[in-house]
Amino acid sequence: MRVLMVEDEERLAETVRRGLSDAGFVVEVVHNGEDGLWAASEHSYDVIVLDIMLPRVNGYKVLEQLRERGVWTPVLMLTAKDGEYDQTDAFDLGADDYLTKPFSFLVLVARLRALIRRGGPERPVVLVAGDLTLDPARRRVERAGREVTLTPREYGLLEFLMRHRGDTVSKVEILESVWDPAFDGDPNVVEVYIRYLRLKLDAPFGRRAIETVRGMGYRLDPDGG
Amino acid sequence: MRVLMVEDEERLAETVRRGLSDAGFVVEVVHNGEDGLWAASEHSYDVIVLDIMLPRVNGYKVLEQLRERGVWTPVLMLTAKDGEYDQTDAFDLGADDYLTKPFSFLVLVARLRALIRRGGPERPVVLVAGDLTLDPARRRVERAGREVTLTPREYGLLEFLMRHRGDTVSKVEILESVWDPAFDGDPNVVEVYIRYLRLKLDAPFGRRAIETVRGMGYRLDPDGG
DNA sequence: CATGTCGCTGAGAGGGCGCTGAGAGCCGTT
DNA sequence: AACGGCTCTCAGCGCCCTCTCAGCGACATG
Repeated sequence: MRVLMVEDEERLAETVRRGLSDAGFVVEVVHNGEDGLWAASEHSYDVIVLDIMLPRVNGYKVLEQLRERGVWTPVLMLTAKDGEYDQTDAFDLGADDYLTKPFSFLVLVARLRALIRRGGPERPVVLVAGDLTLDPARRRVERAGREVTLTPREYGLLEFLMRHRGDTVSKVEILESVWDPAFDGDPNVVEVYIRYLRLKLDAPFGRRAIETVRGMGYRLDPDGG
Repeated sequence: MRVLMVEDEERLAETVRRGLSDAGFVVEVVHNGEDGLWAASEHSYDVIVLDIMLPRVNGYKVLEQLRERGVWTPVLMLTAKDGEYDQTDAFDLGADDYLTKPFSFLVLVARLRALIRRGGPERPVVLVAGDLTLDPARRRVERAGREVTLTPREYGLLEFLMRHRGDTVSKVEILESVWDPAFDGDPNVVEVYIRYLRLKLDAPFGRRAIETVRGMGYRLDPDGG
């Protein structure tokens, strides 16, 4: 069982890491939200232990970003008793369980096992918009039954649009979710990648799935064009 | 915090009522849609828990009626897992959140708190005026079920009018809110854009939603013309 | 009916936004 | 070292949106 632990307090992290290893888990530890986000997006874990108070990107944001990106790994949050965020917030954000610091190590292991057994929150199996389908698990995109090959960036953009299909999303929103929360380049990249998607998705099929909402952003047609 | 619960299963209703009371809510329970509609219209609540399957008037209709009457209290819907209405429907109808039965009581409390915190009565999910609807999140405008495409300026103007529907708003007020507080051009722009809206919203449908109040300003008919 | 005011309308200039093609930088592969 | 794929930048272009303006019509006064 693979566990990702996102925790900035080095001593605590090391103690827990050892304990979990002894309990049979394969543990990876990162020390800030940014690394946590990256690791959780890039690799596959059975469960994530996420501290709320983190440098750079806080646990709050990490979880939000993960769900946005379609990462449905169960998350157990660590909250400080007197912290600015309380238990309610952890659940609000879609955390699957939480523990208040200081916590018993035995309880942590028990909760992790429970989370793994129970599985993640209900995740959408495939995203659909008209004759356009995207399977996050297999990372496959099809239009009208024919597979379309996308680069990672193109895929990320399309997945984001499909998770918000029908909504108008601004270029800045897209940049923050598909590129990087700290991206500060030219929003024109989005236009360029929208074009790439259109060339691959729309042009060969004579239909337009991605609409431009001038002055606002883009919108994926729920009916697939 | 005042909660109205519309739920016909007596035992479930009683259990939840007790729990919410313990959690510090003031709870009122009614057992059918008709009573729910009446209570929600007559009294003021911070949030409404609304079952979909109800005797007499179903939750579906109750919500529709409430929004029609201008009651924008946040609503959390309870849906049966295998019911004829699914999650999509709940959101489509303007529900602010939903839970599938059976649900965790802790999650219910968390969601209610989240709703109360984030959604005030002044921020409806969808703006409605007769057969005219505007969805700020999706940036979508419909009249009589048909989508109408608006430019950013037109959209901003219509949103302002809809948020003040029934009120007469002066051109200066409009300029300050929709254009720029420091705008110093000719108020005639407003007339021009009112015209654009009428061409797109009224002309094709043979009805007049936006009235001119000579010497005063404009007024959006609450009944949509 | 005459007059002035207010709102409506059609046309048009200007600018901003999004689209596009080309290419540079980077990385992994051969 | 050479190549190809991916990402991102850049600058030019075209169109749509925005706003102005002037003439006209409608409505409230005397």
